[in-house]
Amino acid sequence: MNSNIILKVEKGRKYSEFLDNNLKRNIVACKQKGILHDLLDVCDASGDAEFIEITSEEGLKILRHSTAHLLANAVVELYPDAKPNTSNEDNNTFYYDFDMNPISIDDFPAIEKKMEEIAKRNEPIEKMVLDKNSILELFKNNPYKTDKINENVRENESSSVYKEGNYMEFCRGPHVPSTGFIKAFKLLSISSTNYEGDINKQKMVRIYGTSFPDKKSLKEFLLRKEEAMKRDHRRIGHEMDLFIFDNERAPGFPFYTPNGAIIRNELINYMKELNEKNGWEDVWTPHVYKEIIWRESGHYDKYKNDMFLFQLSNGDHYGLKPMNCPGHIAIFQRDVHSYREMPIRYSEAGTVYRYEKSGEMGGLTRPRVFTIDDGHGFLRADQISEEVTSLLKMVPFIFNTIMGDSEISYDLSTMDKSHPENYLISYMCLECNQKFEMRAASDELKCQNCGSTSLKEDFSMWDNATENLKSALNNLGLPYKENPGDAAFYGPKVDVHIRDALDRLWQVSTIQLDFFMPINFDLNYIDADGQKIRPVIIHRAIYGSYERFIAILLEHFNGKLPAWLSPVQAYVIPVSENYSGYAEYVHRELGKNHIRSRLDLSQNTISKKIKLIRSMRPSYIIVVGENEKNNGTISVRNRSDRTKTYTINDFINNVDKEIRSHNIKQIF
RNA sequence: GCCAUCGUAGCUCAGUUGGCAGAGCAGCUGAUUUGUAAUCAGCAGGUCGGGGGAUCGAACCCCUCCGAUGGCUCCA
Repeated sequence: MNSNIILKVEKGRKYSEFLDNNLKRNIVACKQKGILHDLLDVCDASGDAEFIEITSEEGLKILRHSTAHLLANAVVELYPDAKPNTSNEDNNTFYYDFDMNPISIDDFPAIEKKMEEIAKRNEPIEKMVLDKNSILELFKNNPYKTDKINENVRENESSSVYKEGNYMEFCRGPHVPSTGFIKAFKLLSISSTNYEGDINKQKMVRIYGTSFPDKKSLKEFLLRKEEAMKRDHRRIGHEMDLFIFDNERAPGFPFYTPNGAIIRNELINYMKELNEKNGWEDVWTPHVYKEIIWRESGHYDKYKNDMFLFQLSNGDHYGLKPMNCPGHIAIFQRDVHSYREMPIRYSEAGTVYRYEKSGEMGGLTRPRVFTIDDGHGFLRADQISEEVTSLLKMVPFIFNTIMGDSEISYDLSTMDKSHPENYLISYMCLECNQKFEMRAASDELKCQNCGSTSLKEDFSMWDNATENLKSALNNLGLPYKENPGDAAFYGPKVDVHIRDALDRLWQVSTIQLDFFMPINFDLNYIDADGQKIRPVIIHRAIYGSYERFIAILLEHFNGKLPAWLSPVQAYVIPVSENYSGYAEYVHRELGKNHIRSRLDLSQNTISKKIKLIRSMRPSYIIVVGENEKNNGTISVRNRSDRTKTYTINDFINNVDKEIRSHNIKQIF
């Protein structure tokens, strides 16, 4: 997708001077030494420069950024009281926030028309470099812009302002050279937000839109969006009768119907198989615990408002588990462990309950109860690398098997050392030399032994854990992105994302190192010298949650799951009642051979039966009538609506192979 | 939790300025005996999300609670 062009540029000349007319049409900016420039900027050094094509990833981002400005330009022309705040672009779309009276999508045509008009004028988008005071003067009527200017520009420094006709924008750029580059855009939706995401601050109108270099790719994008809507797992789940929500009696809690339970169980069984192969032992832990365990683990402190906590009539406090680790830890604690037993790995399809706020729920992707393919490994420090490597090998194996060759990306989430208060870390007291662990804001920090406030942070555990994750990723040759500040409060982690058929990224697996839960629960094992040593805990989930993963699969496959996961693998329908007997025989034969079969003995015509059955997305629809009965065959219709005749045995053998090999391809 | 939109039969949805609650599909009964995306007819199905209010009169207007959707915030 990166079609950018490298050209030699000379210091003192404008970037645009190096482009011929042909190139000028498709080049929107220039990058030199990693810094993006407008085409009208003057080069400050001779050498190679990368000219950004409008169709490249960076080019599209610039186009969308400029389209957001075009939107703001149109909005202030139509609504002079509107005060633009900021824009952002991501994932094919952009948005712009305005302080203005609420509008609705009915107002979009007028705004789009105005944008169209400004685009047609082909206004140059000019950069002006001004000193801070002049910029503040320009935006004195817009408090959001003045905030931004004060945040980003130091006294006596200058910064850039872009001029587009009468419209001015405080912005770093770069931008497309003129509004004429903006040829295919559409406003998509509207929502409300608060200034700086703070609910106590000014309410804002957020307008979403998208922009493409040409009409054709815009149209394709809109079609894909529509397709994604049709593939919503809630809709498919309803059509295939997989799960329900009883909103009055259990909001946010999915119920699996018989069909849905089949998918869930197949996934659980498959994980069980892989866990066994990789040395993970199955355990089972309770769903309800006394509150004390959540205080020990530290979850209570941080998440008590998001937990289901309750009190019995005798005054005892209990809570539903929001995490499985304390349960696994309790099992680990049942006995003294030798260094020879390590690593000890417990896994469980562990169901957890979290009180998600009402507005945060959504189908199976964000329910209040979900089941994690959870695992906790208790390791010696010298076993970390090997264990992480073993898990990182499971990840592509599983997703490539289930979803076909999939694009998998890895993120390494590390701590942000400038905010130690967000993490549980070690401190050394400079007065009494006591080492202890805590998570606290700097003004609450004091030595647990002597009360001194002269403490030194010790990041060595974090650094060690992070290095282990990095080396495992590097050794397997997996490219990864580092996200400082995204670590869990107890340790760094690797998160895994997969891309689905509609080009969307989903977070699935997570592998987290934890040096602190062992401290909280005072865990240890006995080493060769008879000393007590702290183990390291590794938390892992490969699918993530079954609920979420089922949602991903349904949308990825449009409900047409691989046969091994299909609730209905064969749907048998007789041409008329006269062949019910043969249909029943076929159905029984399939069942005997562990193929999930259904039988339709209704009086509907065969066309109508197929019409109704299709929404169930069975792997195969089997039609039988006179011919089949006479020859002992079946007429099989696959998911691409092609039909083929098989003998019953042939079909069973082929489908059995398809199911057992977890094949994503059908037998024909 | 915040903002916006919404809640009518098992499902998908009509219901005009407030004036007798509708359709299609599914279900049941009967006729039809069907060859690959809807055969015909009949029957049944509802406290219009719950509660309160203004009105002669409310699915429709007002208040409130519950829930859903799209965003925001959050996501161990």
